[in-house]
Amino acid sequence: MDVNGRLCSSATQSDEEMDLRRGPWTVEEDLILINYIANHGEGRWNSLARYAGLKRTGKSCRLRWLNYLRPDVRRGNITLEEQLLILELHSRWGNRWSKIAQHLPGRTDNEIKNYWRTRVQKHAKQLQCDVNSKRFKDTMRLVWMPRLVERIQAAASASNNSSTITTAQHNTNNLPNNVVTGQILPTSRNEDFGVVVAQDSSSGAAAASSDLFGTQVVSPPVSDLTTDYYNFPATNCTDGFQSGSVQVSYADCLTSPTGYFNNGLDFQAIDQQNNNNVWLDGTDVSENLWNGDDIWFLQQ
DNA sequence: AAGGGCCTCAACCGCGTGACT
DNA sequence: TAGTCACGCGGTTGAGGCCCT
Repeated sequence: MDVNGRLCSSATQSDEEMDLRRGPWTVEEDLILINYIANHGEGRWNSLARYAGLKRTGKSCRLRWLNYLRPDVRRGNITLEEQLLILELHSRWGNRWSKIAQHLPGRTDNEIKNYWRTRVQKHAKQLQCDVNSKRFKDTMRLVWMPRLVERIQAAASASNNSSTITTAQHNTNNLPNNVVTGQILPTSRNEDFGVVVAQDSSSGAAAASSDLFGTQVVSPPVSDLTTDYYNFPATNCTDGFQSGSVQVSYADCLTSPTGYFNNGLDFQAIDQQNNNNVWLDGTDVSENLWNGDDIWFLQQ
């Protein structure tokens, strides 16, 4: 049993004896921790907690620092690009949250894990299939991820030509035989929602869009796509990412992990009902849209 | 306005592993 | 080699906020 286990094995007694605090951190505690680390650095968390005068376990201090107080922690919604990367990396590594987090600068394993559980697993449940099942993984890989790509490209188009509403074109070259792109989304939806640019040309603000499953997301400028998240140094791409140069293009990165995505991949876009995800009749379009298509796919 | 249900996410827990003695 | 300590990871929990009725 390790130190934590030992603490836990007599947690009540130890906590009472040492007057250890649990639960949410106060501002004062945060400041103490920040100041202590600023002066002494990280590490040796148990002694750090003791010397800093925090009535917390070292474990608690470490978690608070790494997941919340660290200056480079990236706050805010998971972007479309990050969603895609999470799906992609999870398909390869499973629940290796810390490993996945290493490829999402500023995101913590805890945050990614929470995202997966609250968003992805929820939809697996709605589809009545296990999140680890082949069916769900196929749906993710062949339906959801292409849609994300498509939406990201739509956002890119929007930023490049913000006054134009573009209709994305199919590229069926590398699709499996059993996937018919024309059926991924019913035509009527395409006609109605084609690729609807979420970004307002006059505002220059980040595009507000729904995430993969319809949750509202504020996407960063599209430049993030090829500069931040896929700008892996070659040495960091030893596990499958193709990185012939330091600057890895988005499409290039999509090519290698599953071998599925290809350059120029361009599916029909899904809706970008940018403000409230409300379909024309007032129902929640995102849930219906995804579930309908996903059910369709699962039936194939 | 109230309350009940749902969702999110910060925090905790248990366990595995590596370093050190 | 065994015991101890420290750290990190993945799973789980629960408080609080939000939404719907």
